[in-house]
Formats: sequence, structure tokens, C-alpha cells
Amino acid sequence: MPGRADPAAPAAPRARLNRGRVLVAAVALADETGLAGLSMRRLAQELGVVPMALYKHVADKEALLDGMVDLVIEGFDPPEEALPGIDAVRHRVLAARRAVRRHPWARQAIESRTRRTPTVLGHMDAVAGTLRAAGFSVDLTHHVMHALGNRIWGFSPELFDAPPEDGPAPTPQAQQAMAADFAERFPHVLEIALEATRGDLSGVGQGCDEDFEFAFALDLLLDGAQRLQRSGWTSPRR
Amino acid sequence: MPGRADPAAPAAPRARLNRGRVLVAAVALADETGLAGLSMRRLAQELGVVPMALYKHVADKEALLDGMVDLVIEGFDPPEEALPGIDAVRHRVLAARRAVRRHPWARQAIESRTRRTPTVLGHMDAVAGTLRAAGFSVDLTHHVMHALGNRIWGFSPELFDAPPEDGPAPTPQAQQAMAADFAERFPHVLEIALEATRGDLSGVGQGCDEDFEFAFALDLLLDGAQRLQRSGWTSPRR
DNA sequence: GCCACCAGGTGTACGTCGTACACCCACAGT
DNA sequence: ACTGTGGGTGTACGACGTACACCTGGTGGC
Repeated sequence: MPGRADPAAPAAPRARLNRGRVLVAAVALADETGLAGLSMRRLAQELGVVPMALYKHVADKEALLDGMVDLVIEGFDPPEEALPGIDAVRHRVLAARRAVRRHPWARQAIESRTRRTPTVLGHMDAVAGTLRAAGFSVDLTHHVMHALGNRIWGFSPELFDAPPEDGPAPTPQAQQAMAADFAERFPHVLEIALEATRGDLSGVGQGCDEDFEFAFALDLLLDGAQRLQRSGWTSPRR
Repeated sequence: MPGRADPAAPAAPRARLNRGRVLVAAVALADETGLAGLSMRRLAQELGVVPMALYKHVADKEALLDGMVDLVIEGFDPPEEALPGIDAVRHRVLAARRAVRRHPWARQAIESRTRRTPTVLGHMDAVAGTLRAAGFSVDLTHHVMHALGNRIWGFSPELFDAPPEDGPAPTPQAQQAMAADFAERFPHVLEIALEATRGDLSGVGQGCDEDFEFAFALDLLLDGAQRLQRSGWTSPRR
């Protein structure tokens, strides 16, 4: 083996790893092999690196998945055309769908996420904002967001599943600052949360009235379906 | 240790295992610990048995999950009252939802299933049959089933994801018999499949036009939402 | 020019998972 | 009495995620 050891390795000094490269490689690997085929070990191998090296760039596999989902969401086509009212919502949702469809694993991954990254909140805020711009009340916007469910993502996770529970308790002023930041970045999400909790955000963790939201969406669909049936609807044959 | 060995073990001769007991225990364990906490080893321990013993009753973990999901579906409240038209659909879907909510893991489990067991097909057939009884065309029934999505289950797996691909190729007459059996047990599912493939069931594996189904459901929801907005809808405050 | 630092990559090891495979035992049918 | 055979056992293997100790090459301070 000494006859082989070239001190200045020729072609591939192997670019340094960083979070971005890890995430991109993970997305590519998942595209190829599906979520089930994505393991830390396999991913490391793909990057020509030892498994533990990944942990310098992502906290653990959950964080890796979070990052991958963010990457997909960032790939949502921006709504360049300024469409009127509800059509803007439709446009945005269909754009999300296109991005999600590019990655067959994305639906499952998004559904499994329990943390809400800023990127995820950003998308929800954008959809809510589009509904508000179309003249919807905060109240109605809220329930329609639930009803859209899957469709917001090209398929709806709950906004708040579990309390954030970071490590050490944040100081009051840090909390204040975070709240202000949140209000600025996600104003529409905030107004919905305020409406739903009647201004008492402390109870935001326990979520919405799921039974109500379920029935709301069900009735929206069934009423619409019945209207189609009465009008003798048939699907367009291509 | 010989001083302890009692030849006729006193209280617990430990009832024999069978598929039913395994499934019930698995459901109970998942109820307690969530899907993530359900492992073959843990389940075996709960049953006072060695892990490999389970494999005499379920083929593998996938089959275990299939069985658990079937158990949940069998727990759907039967629609005793004969409601008129669309209300029967609503009633049935809400019944499914109640059953699914009893088991927090069920949604995730159902979504992850790729095989369609007879029990699953049975539920879909029942929902389709209820829509047909309400006067919906096969065509409209089909698309409404897609649109209901999650809601059919208390949250929509595709009917056909992958070809069945059992082990050895079934003989033609066995295939014939299976088809006849299917037609008898799931007539409404069959008529939808026939409609969607225009009578050529050989192509049933490649599924429906997902883009169309997605847009159909999206428009149903958005049209309904817009109607509510125009009528000045507000949610009922309790 | 030296050295101390440290971000980033390595190696080893642990506990858990699903499950293949060989076994063994108690009872049923002859 | 003999022989299957259905059901429970024991051992073992190859993944997996990741903790922990280590090393190493480049950078900033002096």
C-alpha cells in the first residue's frame, strides 16, 4: 500500500461539507431511493464521508428531515402574476403542489414533521395573507386554512402540535423579542392565532376544535358535491 | 434454581397465542406508546413470549400494521339509522372519524399502508355505495371519493398504489374467480374502477389523474369558501 | 515564526430494530 | 406406539441512529 499513497491526492481534494451540501445530497438521495432508503450512513457514503461527520452539520435525523422539507418549500414557485382574489390562492396552492410532486417523499416527510420551521410558517402566512387579501375575515380564513388541509402543501399539518419546548427557559425579554419578530414575519398566522384563542395566546398549544374543523371541511365538500350532482355535472372527458 | 421449579406451574398456563390476540395487544400497545413505541420485541414481551413467536401469526411487521388497521376499521360504528341521501354519507364519515380518533396512531398507520385489505376495500365500497344511493353518478362518486380524501377515514389513500404483485402468477381461472368475488363484495368500487379506466381494467395500476382530482377538490373547497365569504359567514361562537 | 485553538472529519462502540434459520416439544391422527 | 405438525424457543446477522473520544489541518494572536 505504500506504493499507492500519493501525498498530494490528485483530482479530488473533496470539497468541505456544509449544511447546504448535506441537505441537497439528502434530497437527491431521497428522490432516488425514497424516504425509507435515506439513512445517515447511506447519505454519508454518498458524500464520501464517515457517518458521524454529518452530525457536525445537522443535529440529528429529525433536523435533517426538517431541513429537507424547508428546501422543498423554498422551491415553491413564487407567485409572480398578481391574480385577483381567490384565484391567487388557487395559484399559490397549485404552485406548492408542483414543488411537492417533484419529490415523491415530500408529502410523507412534511406530514411527519412536528416542528414548525420559519420556512413552514412563512408558507402558511403567505396562504393566509392571500385569503385575507381576497376579502376573507380572519375567522373564515382560519377555517378555510384547516379545510384546505393537504391542499395547502400540495397535500395540512396542524399549526401547533406541541409546545415549542426549547432547552433552557427563555428570558422574558428574549420571549418579548421573539414575539415581536414573529408578529413582523408572520402577521397573518398571528392574527389567526389571536382570533382562535380570543386574544389569550397562552393557550395556543392546545390547538383548534378539531371536530369543528373536520365538519366544516366535510360540509364544504359535501355541499359542493351535492350542488354538482343537482346540476347534472359530468367530468370533462379528454 | 431446582428448588424453585414447580412442575405444574400454578396460576398462569398462559393462553395460546393467535392472530387475534396478537393484533389486539398490538393495538393496545400502540394506543399507549404510539406507533414509534410499537416494536415486535416490545409486543412479544407484552404477550409474555419470545419475539419470533409472533411470526407464526403475522407474516411480518407490515402485515401486523395491516391487521391493526383492519381492526380499527371494523370498529367503525355501523350506520344504524337510515338517513336520506347525502346525510347518510356525512353520518358514515363522521362514524369513521370517531373510530380513528380513538387511536391516535391510526391516521399515520392508515396513510402508510400500501396494501388494500378486504376490510379497507369494504369501507370504501360502503362510502361509494352511499353516494350512489344518494343519486350520484359513478363518475361524480369517483371524484367526490377522491375529494373527501382524508375525510373518508376520519382523515385518502389512493385506491390502487402499486400492482398487487403476489408471489407466483395466479392461474387464469383463479384470476377469474377472484374477479367474480371482487365484483360481488365490492360492486361500487368496481364500477368506479370500470368508469375510470373506461372498461379496461388492465391499466388500473397506474391510478387516476391526480392533477385533476387535486384541482377538483381544491375548487370544491374554494368555491364553497367563496360562497361563505360573500354571504358574510362567521363561525358559531359557543 | 510559533503556538494554541477549534471547526470539521474519524473510529469505535452501544443499544435497538426486524427477521432468517435451526431447533424442540406437545399433542392429534393413525 | 409412531409420526407429523403447529406453535413456541434460541441464536445470530446486518441494518440503523448516535454518544464519545480522538485526531488534524488551517487560522488568528502574539
